[in-house]
Amino acid sequence: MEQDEAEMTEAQEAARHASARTARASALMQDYVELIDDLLSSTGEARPTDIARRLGVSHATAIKTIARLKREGLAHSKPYRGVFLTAAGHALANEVRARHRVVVDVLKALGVPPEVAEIDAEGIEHHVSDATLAAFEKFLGRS
Amino acid sequence: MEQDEAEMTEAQEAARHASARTARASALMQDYVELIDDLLSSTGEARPTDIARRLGVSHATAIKTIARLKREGLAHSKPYRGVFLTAAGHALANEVRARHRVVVDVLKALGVPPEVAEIDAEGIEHHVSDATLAAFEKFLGRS
DNA sequence: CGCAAAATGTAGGGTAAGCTACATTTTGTT
DNA sequence: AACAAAATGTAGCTTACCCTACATTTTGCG
Ligand SMILES: [Mn+2]
Ligand SMILES: [Mn+2]
Ligand SMILES: [Mn+2]
Ligand SMILES: [Mn+2]
Repeated sequence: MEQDEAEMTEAQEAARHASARTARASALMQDYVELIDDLLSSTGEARPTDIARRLGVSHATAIKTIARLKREGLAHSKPYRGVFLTAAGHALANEVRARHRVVVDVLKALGVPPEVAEIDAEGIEHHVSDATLAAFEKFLGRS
Repeated sequence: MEQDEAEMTEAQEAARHASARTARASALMQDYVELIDDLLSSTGEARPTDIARRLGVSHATAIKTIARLKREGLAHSKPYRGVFLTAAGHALANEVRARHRVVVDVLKALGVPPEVAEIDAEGIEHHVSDATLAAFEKFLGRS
């Protein structure tokens, strides 16, 4: 019996790490759609150069990642014409933005300095499950 | 002046994403040293097969990552003889384990179900800065 | 001991994400 | 309109991390 439990724990541990790997793999897509949506809202256009600068990567890297966004049905664009989000991309951006805000607010509520909260949230947000998000919202009194 | 502020915000945003990328890059090393330290403590040896199984990856992948640990001065091993941690590796393992526990405890304190807390913490832990860790500890009343 | 099973290691391949360098197109300013 | 600057796109390279398949070594047992 302890053997079964030990095996379960081992499998659960493996599953935990697998979850973390999956979250890590989608983190980049999430940050891109959130940023593109921000740019579209605030300036009406999302240009590769601006995206690259805001993410701190080269424009070549941004263009390649945008190609992946398109492949995954989250964005579309014509050469030299800026990037736009599909309905799926826009929906994802909204989810991601909400999560980002809740994470920042929880960190600040726990006494983390605002600038630090922003920095840490940028990574943490991608690992917050729906259940944890719900708990966070409840904790913040927005249930 | 608003121009300067806008530029600063842009640079800060880029720095934020750069931080997240750095954390992502060291996440794997952290999980490995923590696990290796656990195995050494509990069973006296850390074999590639066990590491692989507990992480949910193939043993070939584990062996290659162990090679990286060695390259980075965190571990050492002789062929067919199991893996050991250097002083640096051991120190990192202790830091990482402490962080892991604090994150889990904070999540649980916020009402996240224990199993979910374990899953999410596996990813979140790598993005918790020292300042945030300190805030978490204070919040838990272990200041 | 000797052999089979388990563990370990190696080879080779795929995708993702980053970079620099260079080519092309568009934009903006005389 | 012409030219320079900016933006965009392409090519080619690197590193990380995952895999399967196969080779080798060690371990455990009859
Ligand atoms: Mn992020
Ligand atoms: Mn974000
Ligand atoms: Mn982890
Ligand atoms: Mn951990």
